[in-house]
Amino acid sequence: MKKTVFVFSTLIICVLILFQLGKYSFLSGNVSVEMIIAAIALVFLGIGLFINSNRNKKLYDADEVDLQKLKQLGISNREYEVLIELSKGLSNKEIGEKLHVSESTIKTHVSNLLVKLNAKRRTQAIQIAKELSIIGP
Amino acid sequence: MKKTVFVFSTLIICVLILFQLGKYSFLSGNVSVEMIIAAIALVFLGIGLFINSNRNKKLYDADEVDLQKLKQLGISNREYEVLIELSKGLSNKEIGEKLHVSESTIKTHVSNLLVKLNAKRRTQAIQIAKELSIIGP
DNA sequence: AGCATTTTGGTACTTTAGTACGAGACCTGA
DNA sequence: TCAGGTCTCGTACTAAAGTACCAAAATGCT
Repeated sequence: MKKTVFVFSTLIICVLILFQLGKYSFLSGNVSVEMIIAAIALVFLGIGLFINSNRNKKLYDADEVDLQKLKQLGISNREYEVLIELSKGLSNKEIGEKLHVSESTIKTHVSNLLVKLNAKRRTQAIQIAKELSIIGP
Repeated sequence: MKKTVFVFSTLIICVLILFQLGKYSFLSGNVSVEMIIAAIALVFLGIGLFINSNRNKKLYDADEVDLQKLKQLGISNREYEVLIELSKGLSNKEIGEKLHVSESTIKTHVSNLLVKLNAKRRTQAIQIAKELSIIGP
């Protein structure tokens, strides 16, 4: 909801600025009408793109909610990385290759994750992590 | 987030209308220009939204899209039930108990699911199924 | 520097998961 | 009635996953 307010405010401000500029240029007669219209069109095209791109980019309010819950659960950075790859359906071996460590290390991390998430299997861990909103859907 | 976008658009329209009314009371000569600017802004906002919304069509209209995709993939009813429980993090044994069949049966179903979903592991199957929107997040 | 935590990795083991067959029971439409 | 699909279950096997325990580096903090 923080972001919602931010986006809303930004949009309103943009509208205000555009109208102010529009008025000023009409009064002074320096800028052509075509330029103003083009600028407005471009800005709103950008706003439209921005809103939707944000919607689709799993905006996990990341650095606020995530880190808090991770610390509460005692999940370390590396463990979180493993959890992310885990949720993508990768095997221990594949995660190891992706993070440039051995499969043994991943097994250790996963085992710790299961304890900290109170899960019995990795599939359950994924489910729990999603319910806790510490990983995206 | 769809609602958020809608609300934003509505709010912007309201702002534009307010400006329009404010100026109409003072300078009746500028009205048509303001209207044109507002219209252009809205049109391009819509275009921006449209461009991105077309790209990311993950609309799960559930009961229609689901069944269609299931048939396309050749996933049977029972297999779908198994998939649901699978995504909840249950083991084969637990799923068997829940659906009142043996673990062997579940293994068969899961194996078939992996082929039909083109997955190597159950975790990957979950991920793919969610991307296809045949199971909820 | 010193202590705590994290990260890494190994061995040895048990438990699930998954594959590859085969096969009987049950519906359903032609 | 019969073919085709689904659902069921089994055996035997291989491959992952997970547990338990240990221990050396690396890192972070005071």
